[in-house]
Formats: sequence, structure tokens, C-alpha cells
Amino acid sequence: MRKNVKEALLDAAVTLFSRSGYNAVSLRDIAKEAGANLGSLTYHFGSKANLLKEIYARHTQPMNARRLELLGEARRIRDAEDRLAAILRAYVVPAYISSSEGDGGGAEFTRMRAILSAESNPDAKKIIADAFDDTSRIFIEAIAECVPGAPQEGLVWRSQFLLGALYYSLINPERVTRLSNGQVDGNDRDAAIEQLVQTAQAGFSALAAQHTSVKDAIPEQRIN
Amino acid sequence: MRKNVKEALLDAAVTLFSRSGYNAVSLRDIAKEAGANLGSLTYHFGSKANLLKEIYARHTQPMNARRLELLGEARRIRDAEDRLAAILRAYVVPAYISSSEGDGGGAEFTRMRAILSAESNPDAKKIIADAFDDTSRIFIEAIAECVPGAPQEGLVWRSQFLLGALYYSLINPERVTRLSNGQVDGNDRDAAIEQLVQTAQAGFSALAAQHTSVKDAIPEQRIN
DNA sequence: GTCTATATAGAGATAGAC
DNA sequence: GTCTATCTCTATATAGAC
Repeated sequence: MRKNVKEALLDAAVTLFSRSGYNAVSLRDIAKEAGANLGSLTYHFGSKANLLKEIYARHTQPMNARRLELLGEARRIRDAEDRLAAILRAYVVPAYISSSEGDGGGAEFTRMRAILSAESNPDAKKIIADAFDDTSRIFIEAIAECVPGAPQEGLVWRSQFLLGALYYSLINPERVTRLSNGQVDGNDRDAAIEQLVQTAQAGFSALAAQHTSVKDAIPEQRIN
Repeated sequence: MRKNVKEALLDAAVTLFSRSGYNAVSLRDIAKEAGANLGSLTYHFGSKANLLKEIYARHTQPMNARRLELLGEARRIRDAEDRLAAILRAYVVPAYISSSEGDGGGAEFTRMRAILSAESNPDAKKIIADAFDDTSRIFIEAIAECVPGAPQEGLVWRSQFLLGALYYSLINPERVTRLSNGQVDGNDRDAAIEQLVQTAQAGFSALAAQHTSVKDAIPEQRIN
């Protein structure tokens, strides 16, 4: 079933970090979850901070690659509203969907990132760096082309709100279930994606709606 | 300057918890920040969990009271779009604004809540309870009246996204500054509120926009 | 490469002097 | 009511057997 101890340790670490954060999880917890020994953790990773670093190294690139791949497809859509929705979906889906392998880890990894960003742990801060900012910038540019005349300030704030909404939906899905008295399932990820994309789309579109209709916007032809 | 040691300890605890979370902050850190002794913490609060409990007790009621007060004012607005914006502002402002005293603590307390919700700490989970859910439910109802025909599912998800966006903007304001290459200040709270209210308004309005214009919606006269 | 045993530091909590 | 001193537990990290 398991390839090797190192893999098992990495998987166990993501699972536990995504559940309780970085500080609350001890190396002992991770070793136990992986069915391995405490010593093997120091052997493979040296320190807790370096373990986190390797988790990021493993997931960051595939997730962003998948996002950019989907973004490329989305950009070929002519209708501005449809394109905007597809761009947003390209950003959200790879972060949200549970994955089998090699595509960045999906929801569990994203949930871990959400918690780490909240904890603002010194170890994590060094690692997170701006690896994701580059991708976000590319997406903001693509979104801007769908919403002609939108001020940069509005675009940036809305991208912040989108990420916050995404994070919180992964962190606290139970609140959705509770607030709806059980009528809506906060753990329904397909529904969450759909609602999130629709909501973000409305937010971004409104930036242009003041003067021109978004429907009329046709961007310059893009070589992609 | 300081009333007594207990107050100083409570203030120091909120400050540190809102900065680094619950797990990462030790009782020693709090005592030091308050200029008090470690022993006084156990004397006044008994345990770390109970300290957190007292922080909640101190801030929850005033913050929600202020929200409901502003909600009462907002509900008197006739125009549905204007009313929606005012309702959203009533929800956001008390959570976001730095406070002098007695109004629930504002941004620092909200930031602490954001981090605690991410850490999903066992101590915190018991305390947070559903004290805030009641208020959220009231707001969702008020919002629903501004968006006739909106499905409950959409309203609940959007309220989730709103809270997530609010939380993340307090947790990681630097990202806004970074993404905009310094052109937008992520720590400008007035701007954040304005952008957040506008964005949420667009999201909620879109729920009704499919069939009827929001502008036409007039709610039943409310006794308030 | 994986284990056991252990060093060292720091946590929450308590007892008792003042 | 606030301090010092200390108990007990658990953390990260290391050393060395296998």
C-alpha cells in the first residue's frame, strides 16, 4: 500500500497540519499517524520546519501548474462573462478538489495553507514566500480583461476576498450546515465551488457594471 | 494608565492571541506582555482555557449588540439596494473597526476569532459555541428580505464567504499590498470595509437578479 | 534506513511566602 | 492579590544500537 516511510510521513503531516494547524501537532503525532518512528522524522527531514518545507515543495508546483493549464483553456472563451466564470473556476477547482495524486493535493493542502496563514507561524512565513503570489497576479490580469475599466484596487481586494472565502469554507464547513439548520451541506465541495464561482463572478462583474455592461466586453484577441 | 492586573492580562492575551494564535502563545508570554507575573494568571483565570473564555465573555455581547443596533437602523431604509448595503455594513463595521472601549474590541478580537477558527483548538471550540450564529441568522433573514426569491442555499453560502473574506483580510492584509505592488494598502480598514460591503452586495444581489430586478423589491413594512 | 533511549528546553499548573 | 519556586508533563532534537 505505502511506497515508503518518507511518503507516509509527508502524507500524515499534511493530514494532521490541515486538521489542527502547525503548532498543535507534534512530531510524535505525525510519526504515530504514519505508523513510523519518531527518529525517522529527524532522519528524513532534520527538523519540523524542514518537513513543512518539503510539503510545500511537493504540492505547490503541481497545483499552480494545473491552475495555469485550466486558465489557458478558459482564456479561449470569447464571451466575457463565460470567460470570467471559467477563469475563476480554474483558480478555485485545483485548490478545492480532493486529488488522487500529482495534482497538488487539493483540498487538504489548501486547508493546511489556510490554517498556516492564520497562525502566521515564523517557520511557515519563511516557506510560504510568494510562490503563490505570482499565480494570483496572472489570474488578476486575466480577470481584468473580462472586466474592462475595473480599477486595480477593486480587483485586488476581490481576489483577497475570494481567497478568504475559499479558505474559510474549507476551514469551517460546519458553519454552513449549522446556519442552514442542516438544509445545506457545508462539506459538499461541488456546491461550494459553484457558489463560490458565482459569487466571485458577481463581485468582479460589478466593478465594470457601473459604466458599461460586461456582456459587451470583448477583449483583444489573445495569443495563448 | 492601567486599571488593574486582570484587565492588563486580558488585553495582553487578546493582543498576543490575535497575533500568533492560541497554541503558540504561552502563559508566560502573556504575563510578560502585561507586565505581570505568571502566578497572577492562574490566580485570576485558573487555566488558559478559562482565560480565553473570559475574553469571549467580554467581547461577544457588546459586538453583537452594536451589530444589531446598526441593523435596526438599516432596516428602516426603503430602497432594497441601499438597505442591503446598510445591513452588510452593520455586520462588518463592528467586527472591523478598532475600538476605544466597550463596543466589543473590534478588529483585534475579530482577528483572534479568525485565527482560533482556523486552529480549531479544542479549548476554543467549546467556548465559541454558537453565540455568533444567532446574530448571523438574524442578518441572513434581513438580507433575504432585500433579495426576494433568493434561495436559502445561496444566502447561507454567501454569508459564509463574507465572513471568510472579512477574516482573511484581517489575517493577511499584507497580501493586498504585495499583489498590488504597493499601490493598495491592505491595512486601510475603511477601504477594506467599503470594498467588502460592495463585493458582498453584488454577490447577494445577483441571487435575485436572474428573475427580478433588486431595485423593485420592497419588503413588507417591518415593526422594529 | 529505522529503531530505542535520552538530552534539553519549555509548557501549564500548583504551593506557599509575602 | 501578587510574587517566587517548583512539580509534572511533553515538546524538539540528538546519539547510538541494530
